[in-house]
Amino acid sequence: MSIRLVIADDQALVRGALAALLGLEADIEVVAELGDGTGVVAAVVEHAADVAMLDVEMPGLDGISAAAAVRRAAPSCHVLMVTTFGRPGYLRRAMQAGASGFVVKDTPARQLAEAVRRVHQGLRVVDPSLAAESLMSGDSPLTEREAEVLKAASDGGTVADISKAAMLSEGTVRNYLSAAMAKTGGRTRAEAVRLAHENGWLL
Amino acid sequence: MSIRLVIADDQALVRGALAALLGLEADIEVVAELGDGTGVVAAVVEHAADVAMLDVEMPGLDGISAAAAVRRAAPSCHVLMVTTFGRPGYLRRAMQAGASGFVVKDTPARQLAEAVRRVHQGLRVVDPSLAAESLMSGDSPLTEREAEVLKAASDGGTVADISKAAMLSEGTVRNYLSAAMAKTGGRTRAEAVRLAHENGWLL
DNA sequence: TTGACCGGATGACATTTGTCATGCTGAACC
DNA sequence: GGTTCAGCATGACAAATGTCATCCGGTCAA
Repeated sequence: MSIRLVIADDQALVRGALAALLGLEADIEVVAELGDGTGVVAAVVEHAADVAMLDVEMPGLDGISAAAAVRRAAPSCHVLMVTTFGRPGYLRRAMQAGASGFVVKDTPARQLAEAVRRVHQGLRVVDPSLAAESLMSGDSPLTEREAEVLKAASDGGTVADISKAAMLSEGTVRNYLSAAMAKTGGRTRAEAVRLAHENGWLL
Repeated sequence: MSIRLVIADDQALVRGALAALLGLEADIEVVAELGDGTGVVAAVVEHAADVAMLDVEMPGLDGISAAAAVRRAAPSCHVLMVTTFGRPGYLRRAMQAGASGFVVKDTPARQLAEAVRRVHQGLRVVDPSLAAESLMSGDSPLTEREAEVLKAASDGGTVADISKAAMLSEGTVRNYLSAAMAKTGGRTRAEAVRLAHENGWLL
């Protein structure tokens, strides 16, 4: 009885490579490939998938939200997150969302297949290089509003734009940005955005 | 006589997928795979490569600089640029650096092989979806110094930091940033950085 | 109950940033 | 030659940003 696998990744080439590599394994069967997060739950249900392999960064529904949705809709399907960059914060968030495993994309093919098998068995799989970093950086120090405002600032808009979008006074927005800057260690809002993003505190 | 191909891409999975897909073609032989741009010229010379397939965004030496270096050191080797995102500005810059072709990564495998063949024959290959955009956005409107200062600002430092790094007065730095904001259409320096980056005007 | 504490929210104030007018150099073009 | 224009460079000034003290409502422990 082979493992029924659903793969979602927005880069077609990577998706194809993953499907091809894992499809070669005798005990793994790729039953669906998706280019974004929106159809993941439907595909998992339709194909009675055992494992869903999801990219963190995807258009539509992001991988972490998709992971949570899959766990809710199909508890028997385990989730393995795959990502390009090892943003430490993502790991913890993914685990909290119900993911069983977390690996970076350039893991050797053999180990990827092994990760799929372990996840299928209900074991947890974490890329060792990420685990150490994750413990270092820990949880996001940002409060909900701080993260929200910082995210709204990430496309470079002015305080006026952000305050309108978030229904807050400009002073409040400045204060949140100030707090976010202090917590990230950045000296400007742009630096704070970059640092928070690198730590996976935004999504 | 098969086409001798060198592949350079920092994402191991993509690199492997490209090598595997193109290696299947009867008339293409992958003679070297690199994870960054620094060793490209040496690899091209050593293996007497006919075509070099380079990612634009790589650690070490970026793809466009690497393309120029290859053309200088081995004029008989044609360069095919491959990129994840279709930043319009990259296309023109790559062509000016001597590249013969430019395609996005999720082009179907069959077309990638065809692109390699065309480039090998000395023909030019441009992803059609990019060509239109490229003509729209045209050349970078930024002057050398403007781009330099904007790039220095891209990690979120203050004007004081930038002025020290660029050996300019703070007023001058502000002026360049102001000009860059006007030319990109951004209302803050952060937005200008983002827009310039999206257009491929920074590298 | 009280007090301590945290997250949310706000306005006043100093600092930084963005805009503008100006001067300078060198290349291109009558 | 002279003139025109683009890019480089700078400082003065107005506008936006970042900092700070403060207040409010809820939660948790003593």
